[in-house]
Formats: sequence, C-alpha cells, structure tokens
Amino acid sequence: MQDHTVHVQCSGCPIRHRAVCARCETDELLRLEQIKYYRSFQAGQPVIWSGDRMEFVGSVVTGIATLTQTMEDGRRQMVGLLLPSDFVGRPGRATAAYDVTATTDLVMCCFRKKPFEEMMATTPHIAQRLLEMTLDELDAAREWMLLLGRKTAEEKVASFLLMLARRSLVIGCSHSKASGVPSFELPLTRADMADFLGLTIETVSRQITKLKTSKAVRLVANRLIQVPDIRRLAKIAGQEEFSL
Amino acid sequence: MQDHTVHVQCSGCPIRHRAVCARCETDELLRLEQIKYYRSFQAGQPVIWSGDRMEFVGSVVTGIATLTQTMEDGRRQMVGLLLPSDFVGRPGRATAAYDVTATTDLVMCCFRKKPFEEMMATTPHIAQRLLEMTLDELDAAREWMLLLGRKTAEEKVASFLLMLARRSLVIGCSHSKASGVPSFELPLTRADMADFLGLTIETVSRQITKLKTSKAVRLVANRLIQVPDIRRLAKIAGQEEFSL
DNA sequence: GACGGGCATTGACGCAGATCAAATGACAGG
DNA sequence: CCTGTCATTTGATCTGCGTCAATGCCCGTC
Repeated sequence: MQDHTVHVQCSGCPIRHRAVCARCETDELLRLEQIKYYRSFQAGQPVIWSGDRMEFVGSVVTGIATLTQTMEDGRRQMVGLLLPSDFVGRPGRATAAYDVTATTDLVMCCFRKKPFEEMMATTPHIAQRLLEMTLDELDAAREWMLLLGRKTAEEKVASFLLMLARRSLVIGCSHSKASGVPSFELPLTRADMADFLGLTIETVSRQITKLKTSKAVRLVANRLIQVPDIRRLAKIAGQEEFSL
Repeated sequence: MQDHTVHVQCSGCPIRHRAVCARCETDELLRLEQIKYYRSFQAGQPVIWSGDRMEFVGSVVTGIATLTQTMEDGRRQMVGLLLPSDFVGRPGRATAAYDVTATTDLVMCCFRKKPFEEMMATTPHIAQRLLEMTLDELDAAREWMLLLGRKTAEEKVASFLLMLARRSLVIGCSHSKASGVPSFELPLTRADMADFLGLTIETVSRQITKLKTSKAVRLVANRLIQVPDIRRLAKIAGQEEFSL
C-alpha cells in the first residue's frame, strides 16, 4: 500500500535499453524524466483492479507482476506475466481490462496517462518501441494459447519451468553462473502457477513431483530449482527441436 | 493456387476505414496504392507456412483466414481468426511464425515487405493504426486464453457462437436483418472449430447438438445458425453480465 | 518447544472430455 | 440413380485431471 516515491536518473536505469523508452534519444529521455515517477508495491499487493480508472501507464523496473482475468464465479486465468521492462496499461483506454498484482516486491516507473499519450503522439520512437513490444507480447500470448489448448499437464508444467530456465540463462542469473547448471527462484506460488497454466494447485504439485522423481529437475531449496538437462526438459515440454 | 491479380482504387475499398490504412490521408493512400497488389486464394488453400520466408504483409479484404500453430506430433491450435480488415504478417520479421490458411475464398491486399516497412518508418499514421490493431488483437488473445484455460466444452462452443452472433449484428449481416434474429453462416468446419477451442471434433459436435436440443441455437441449414435469445447464449457462455 | 496459519504434498474417487468405432448425411461425378 | 468422398453425428469406453479431504512442512509468535 505505501508507495514511497524516489527519483533516479534514466541514464542509470536497469531497464533503460529494453523498456518502452529504449529507442529514445537523450533529449526525449529528458522529457520523459520530467513526467515520470516511481511507485513501489509489496509482494501480494494489487496494482490495479480490472474496471478501475487507469490514471497511469508504466514499466516494471524490478520485481514481477501478474495480469489475470476472473470470471463471475471466481475461475481465474493469468493472461500476462510482467517482468522487468514490461509495459503496463494501454494508451487510449480509460479503464483497466485486467487485474494487475505484484507477486514479488515491485517497483514501477509510471507516467500519468495524459502526458504520456501526448508525448507518444509527438515522439515516434516511443510508439515504435511500444509496437515492437506489443507484437512480442502477442507472439508470447499465442504460444501460451497452444499450451493452454493442447498441452498435457506435464507438458504445461515443463514448459513453464523451461521458460524460466531459459530466462535465467539469458539474464545471466547468479545461481546459474555459479553452478554452470541453469537454476532459478520460482517467482510464483503453486496457486499462481495453476492460474498461469489452466490447471489446479494439486495437479501442478503432482507434476512437479513427477519431474523431480524422473530427475528432470531438482528442488535445491523450497523455491530454488535446478535444471540439469535443459534439452530433456524441452523434450518433456513437447518441444523436440530446441535451441538455446 | 492461381493468384489472379486485380487493381482497384483504395477509395472504394470495403475495408478502407478499418484496416491498417484507416488513418491515412489522401496523399498517403496514393503512395500505398502504388505498392499494393491483390492476391486471391481458394477456400482451403495455404497462404503461407510457418517458417517460410515472408515476402509480403497485407490485409484481408474479403473472406476468412486462420492462423494456426502445430506441434511436432500433429496437435494443432488455432491462434488467430483473420476477418476482413485484419492484418497479416509482422513488419521487421523475416519468416512466418504461424501457418496461415484461407478457410473461405479469400482476397488479400498485399504490400511487399521492404517498401511497406519503409513507408511505415515515414508515415506515423500507419504505425499508429498498426499499434492500435495489435493492442486489440492482444486483448482478443487474452480473452481467448481465459476460454482455453478455464471454460468447459459447452462454454467454449457457446462463446464461439456468441462471438459470431455478436459480429453478425454489428456488421448488419443480411440474414440477421431479414429475420430480426441474429443469424450467421458458420465460416469454419467442425475440425477448425475444434482447433479454435482446444477440443476434439466429436466434443464440438456433441456440444452443438446439446445447444440445439436446449433451443439456445437453431440450425436453419447445414451451416446457417440462428440465435433466438442472445442473452441466454451469453449466460451459457459464462458471461452473466452482457451488453449488445 | 508448542501453537497456529500459510503453503504444499499426497491419496481416493468421480467425471468431463478424449479416444475408438460405426452410422448417417451431403454432394459431386458418372 | 448409384457411388465414392468427405463432413458430421452418435455411441461405447477409457483416462487425465479435477474435486474433496487429510496430512506434512516451513516460520514466525507466544
């Protein structure tokens, strides 16, 4: 709840080159810097509720947030996993379409919607970058649709862990480097994983146990996972041909 | 296979105000007109295969195409349903990410990728409109994810028919107007519907029979469907509160 | 060290939807 | 009108995952 505000220079920002501002020149960055502000959220806190008036858009700086849809009877489906540099909100729309929740402690770089929209209209670099990011998200959503519609529970869980393992390699996560084996912290509870994968908590748990028993993954600590053979995990996830 | 080419003025184009060119001024339209060409595909013909080199992007003018993903073992999931005015292809990408297939006879308005990308860089109206369309598609994909992950077979089929019924009202389809009851032609085979909904052909068929028996829909002709009470269909689809 | 509250695991059982198989219908061509 | 092809429906059976319920584990607090 308590959003304590800080101010930092964009030039030293950890997401400077991947976020919506990635293509901005120095002068454009200065203009952005004037309308931006930071907000922090504690793990578990809501960022916005679906239907709420959206007075800002922004980027995840550190931490992880989720985007979920809920049916009247309570069934939930996660429709987005927001990692650092991902963009939240839709320019030109008044109310939020999804619930956004901080699943870890979260810092966001926010812009009031109106000034941001004005800047977007006059700064092609921002709109261009936003288009690129939106197209990437659309691709991700479509791969996710294949997972939800056609994969088995085991394949779903393996696909999810594979995604995280891959990411931990790319980012060069400390765990992965130290051991030489891709390993990472699970950023989601079983309940969140279930909502991500269109399964129940129990099924997720059973499938993780199964992967553990078959030695496809190792649970080092409660939430710390190692993937000794990423290619094998990819095979279980239903992706025969696999690179990286 | 036989792509017979025609030339038509953009000003009289049926998708002029909804496609990627919607925001273009007269002079911009003239430039587009110079690099465009039409291609026709017969029902059932492939437009592109996933992995193929994409030498063009374009808009659906008339007819319907599908975007599908296929796993190595043959499992298929539709990830996009392309209706008139929808955009095909991703600027800045060399190869197709999905199979695109004409499910009805199809006419596309194509642009060679290179000239189109150049125009996009110099014509903000095009990039702006494309961003808007991509954001809409992302929203659609996310609603689709809720359907795939959390809805029952009956809800899935009802949701699909509801989408078509709604669309036939908005477009002002001749069938719907004549009878006063929303009705429409099913543009997809059972197999395509199954790929759309993440079900099998048999389950789709059974659920349609069920909806027919419960009088939620009527099958006027083989492929012609009437929805006497759209609100009831929405309820079955899992959308209690419903407008339009 | 006992207690309580979240999360996670495990087990027993049932059902929605997949699978396998066959019948029916819709058409186009001879 | 018969015949082959393909889409669709219908039936019988099987199974993966959901549901319900109990137990275990981790931690912070008293």
